[in-house]
Amino acid sequence: MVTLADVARHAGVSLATASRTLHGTRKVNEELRRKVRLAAEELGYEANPTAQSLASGESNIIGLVVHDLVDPYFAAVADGAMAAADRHGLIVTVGTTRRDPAREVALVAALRAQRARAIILAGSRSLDDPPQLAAELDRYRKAGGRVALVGQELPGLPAVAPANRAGAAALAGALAELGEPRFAILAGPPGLLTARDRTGGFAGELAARGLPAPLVVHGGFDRDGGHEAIASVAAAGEATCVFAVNDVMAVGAVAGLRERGIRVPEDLSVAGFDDISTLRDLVPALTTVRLPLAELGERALELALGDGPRVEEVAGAVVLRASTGPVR
Amino acid sequence: MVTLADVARHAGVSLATASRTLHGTRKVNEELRRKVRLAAEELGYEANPTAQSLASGESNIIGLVVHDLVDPYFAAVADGAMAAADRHGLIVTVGTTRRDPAREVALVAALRAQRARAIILAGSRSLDDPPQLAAELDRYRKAGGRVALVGQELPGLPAVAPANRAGAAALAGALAELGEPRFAILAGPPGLLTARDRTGGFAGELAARGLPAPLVVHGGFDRDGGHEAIASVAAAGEATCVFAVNDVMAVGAVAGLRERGIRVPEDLSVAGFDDISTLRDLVPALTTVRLPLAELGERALELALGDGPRVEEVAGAVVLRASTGPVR
DNA sequence: AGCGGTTTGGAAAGCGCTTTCCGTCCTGTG
DNA sequence: CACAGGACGGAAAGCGCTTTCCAAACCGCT
Repeated sequence: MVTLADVARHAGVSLATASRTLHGTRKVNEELRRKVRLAAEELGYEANPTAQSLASGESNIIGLVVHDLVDPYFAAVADGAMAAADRHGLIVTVGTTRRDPAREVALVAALRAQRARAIILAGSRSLDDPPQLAAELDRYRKAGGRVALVGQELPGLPAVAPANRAGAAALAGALAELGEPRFAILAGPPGLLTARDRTGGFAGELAARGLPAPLVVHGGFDRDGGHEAIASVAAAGEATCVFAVNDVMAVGAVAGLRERGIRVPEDLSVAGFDDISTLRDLVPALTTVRLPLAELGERALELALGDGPRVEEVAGAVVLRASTGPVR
Repeated sequence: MVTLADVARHAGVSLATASRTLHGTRKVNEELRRKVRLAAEELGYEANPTAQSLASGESNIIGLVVHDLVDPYFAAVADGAMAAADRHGLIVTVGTTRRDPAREVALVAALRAQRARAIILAGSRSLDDPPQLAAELDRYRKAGGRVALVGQELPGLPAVAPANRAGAAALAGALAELGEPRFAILAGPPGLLTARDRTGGFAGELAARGLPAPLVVHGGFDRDGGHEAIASVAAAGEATCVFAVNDVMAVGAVAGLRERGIRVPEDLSVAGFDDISTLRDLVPALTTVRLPLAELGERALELALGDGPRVEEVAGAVVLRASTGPVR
């Protein structure tokens, strides 16, 4: 392995000059710079980031924490964050919590130990988040780490937050305009903030329009959660339209309905949230609220790198498709 | 930040003893060990991986290189690899090539500079892979790095390779048994080895059975590739059954057929490869060859960590579903 | 010519660990 | 009882960089 010392020797200059040339930290005589660059080139020198990190006290590593990489939502966010990191010459390490809050805390701790330059937390916050998470994040920030959240804000931290309430409300409005009279909501886990906001926004708009309160069924935030929860809705047999708080759940719901011989949208309309692109070829195509997922990731990274606890709100756009069909 | 020196001082022992206690590198008196551990506990010591890596010359970082994290195939493989890495206490950094061979080379180079413990290359190899890739991998291995490939072997390197030929052949056999008379293959990019193997395996089995040679249409390896390529098949109007060399392409094909009013499987059967779980709720459900995706990732990691250029073959299982319907 | 002030190169002190090397002490043996 | 040999603690030498801190050189000025 070629070290900087080799380069310096080869160029006939000091270690300091070599380092300064390669970084532009301080002015270096043009002649010497030329020599250093030539030497580096000839020897095929490549800096050792580990040593750089140790010496300078800061790494070029970004920590990205997601719940589940197989969930296309997180995959898309991660993809965006990685693209942005790439532009900054930063490296991304990904950790998955598998929806275990304790693991999330452990990941943040590990990233702090690693001296990660910044941490992006993309799992959405929950009412029953352990207090250790906030404590651990605090510790990390005190040590100079930067943090940004995706999908849900936390007091005092930068975040890029989709307009969950507004998006869900707009969706409810659009569906009401379509003439749907009775709604149900597959609301996900009771404590999950994103799920709560979407449920609340949707229900709020219905109330504002004087429509009957929706049937709210809780369950998992994933495909199987939607698949299970839809059972209650089907059993009640009241609703004409179901809103699942995310697309993946909506897919599970549609599958559950199909198993019961309930047609979508003829017998029951279904809408989701997120507009996952992998799911766009589903039939019937899902009515949903489009979120610029990759952009969420990108902006979170920029936010983490920048300063100030800014919260950026990202709007969603209602997209009406076949799953909510024409009015009955 | 608490350093090991702090711990040693607090415990009244030397740096060496502290280090040895925490690592079990050498026998240390029980009494001293107790003191060290206590001191570490009291001070809330956490090792600095950067320093460890610099001093020992090896990091706890695994580099995972994929083409596209949003593609559920890669997401699943990545997930498996990360789970396995987690068990080993290793950290995973993910890089996406965006299907650009040059970026792949650059990523490997960056990971070598980072002194990554191992690199897992999950993008499948292509005939037009730049020779620099092999060179760069070689350099990395010479520097003590370990490599494992997923999905496609490369001479001299450990790999976990799905039985693409055998799987595709088995699928062809199953479809032939169903009575399909005329086939087409959405074969992906001409140079991509995985695509070639699957195409070859499928066509080979047809030939072995004395069936007419399939119409082979090349195109992209993703959803849009399948969507475009199916146009030619539809135009020819010959085939009764289309084999797309991966599920994502098959989904694109199904979408393309739907746009043309061609029913699946009534008018044309469609089969894929991989058995992507995110797509399981698609209608009609896709006939495919199931691959244990997460397991591929896990085994690749173990392979990279172990030694010897072993190549592990992973079998696929034909899964007949509605997209190939009953025989016509 | 003499002097403060500014550049700019180099020596060297770390960054926080691991690991070699050395010395001491303890053991068992002839 | 002397001595070879094994255990085990500590000093210290790095790992490959960055970044002070110094010193030399040079500037413009009185």
